[in-house]
Amino acid sequence: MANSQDERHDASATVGGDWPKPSVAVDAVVLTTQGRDLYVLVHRRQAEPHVGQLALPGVFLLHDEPPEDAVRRALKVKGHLSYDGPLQLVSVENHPGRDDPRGWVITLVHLALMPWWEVIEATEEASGVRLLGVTVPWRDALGEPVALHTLGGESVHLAFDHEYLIGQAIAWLRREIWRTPLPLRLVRGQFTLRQLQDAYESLLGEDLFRTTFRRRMVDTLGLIQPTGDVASTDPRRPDLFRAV
Amino acid sequence: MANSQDERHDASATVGGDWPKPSVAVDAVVLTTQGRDLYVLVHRRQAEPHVGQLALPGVFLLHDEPPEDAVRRALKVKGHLSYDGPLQLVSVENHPGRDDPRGWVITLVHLALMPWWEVIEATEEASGVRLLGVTVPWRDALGEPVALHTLGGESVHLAFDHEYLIGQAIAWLRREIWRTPLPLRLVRGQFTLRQLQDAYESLLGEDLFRTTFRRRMVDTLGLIQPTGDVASTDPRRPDLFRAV
DNA sequence: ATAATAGTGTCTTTAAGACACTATTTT
DNA sequence: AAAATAGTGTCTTAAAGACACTATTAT
Repeated sequence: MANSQDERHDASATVGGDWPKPSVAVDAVVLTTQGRDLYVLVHRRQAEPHVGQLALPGVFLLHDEPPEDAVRRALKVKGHLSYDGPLQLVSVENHPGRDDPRGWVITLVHLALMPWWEVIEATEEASGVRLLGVTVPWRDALGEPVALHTLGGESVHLAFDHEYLIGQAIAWLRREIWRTPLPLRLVRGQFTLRQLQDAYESLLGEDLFRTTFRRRMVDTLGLIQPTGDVASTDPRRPDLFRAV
Repeated sequence: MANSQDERHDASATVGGDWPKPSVAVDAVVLTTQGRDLYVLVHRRQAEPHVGQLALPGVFLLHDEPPEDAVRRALKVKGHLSYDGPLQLVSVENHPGRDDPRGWVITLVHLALMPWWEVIEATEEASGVRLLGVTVPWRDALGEPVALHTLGGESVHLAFDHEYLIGQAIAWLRREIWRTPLPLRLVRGQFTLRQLQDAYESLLGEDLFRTTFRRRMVDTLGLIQPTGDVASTDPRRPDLFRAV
């Protein structure tokens, strides 16, 4: 009887079969930081379900479309920004009852980090796109939902289970933060160590020791190097760094 | 025009829509060790495509079936063993042209580690199930295919891109090996440090320092503790340990 | 002058790398 | 006695944690 199930299953798995298949979606968690604050990009939905609610940019996969292409398409179409940086798959969400009336949906959750000014550009020229402040009400959890608020400070909720998906992305980032150069995407070009440390502290939700952070980034991990210049806008003339 | 694509997309995403969807499959990479050797569980396919070839146990998702349930079903149906231990999602494979004539298939690759004797039981009572020796021809790669051979030593190949999937699973395990208790699944019950170190070395494909390994497992990571007994079958009467 | 903070040096602690020595038991 | 190897102790090195001191500049 084990074999009968085997046969039935494989027999139905032919080209053009009409057996039930899940819809496969991608959602993009685009995080950005400003000082010590963490923000996520959302858009206002213009189609059912959950019309009018805020949600992460996401689309269903088109035929033979690689997931990463779909994520970039979602960012273009729903977030009004073109992103060609790295994308990190952080979670595959399935559990039925994900608050989605469109039936069986599997979501591939992707993470991208962008500098504040690049995201601001997109939100300024498109009305349905905005940033929400992120508060992480846990530490070291494997993935709990986060709390979101407008730039004005009012608490808001997203459609579907998207607050949970953001939690998954942040949990992944906190686990991997010292093994990935991804946070450097938040401070492109030249930057001071303080700016970079603020970005890391925003992602981690905790303070880092200044001297340890410098040693780790420059010596231990070797992710950045001084350019030789100093930031003339700052009274203390701190060293400027760049990636690699 | 961005919005038109948005609308068309969401409009088609209704229950019962007949737009193209991928088939979603799960494949199980079951690894086991014997001494310093690494083995993977495969079965001989009894249905198209690739009838008669060896392949990883895998099935397509049934309606609303969680991926982990599907993996356990694949192991039951194709591997003739019931596994209730942890399953680790290690990779989401998509790229078209995955040597699968059934069209657009996305595979969720899962990893499980089992003690040698438990796998042997399954292979002995089912004719289509067997173990293959694994040789990893790379180090620190993000995922290259592995080389496989029968217990007799002849080189063999698997259907689809399954040698690559095994490489993905091993690459994940090597990255995460000191941050997961998963390798302890290879030596359930009571075991000597040498047995456990052999298991770790099989997975890593490199030698570990005996004293460092003991310190790390017992003190630093605290994954195992001595039972107080010694193995009376071994001349040196080594200490016995158990997990946690 | 004072406050603020960047750069830098150093001491301590933790854990890994490397090695040596002893103990036990089979051959 | 010799071989093999488990248990254990110690020295060194790498990197993090913690702290202190100096330098610079706005106020």
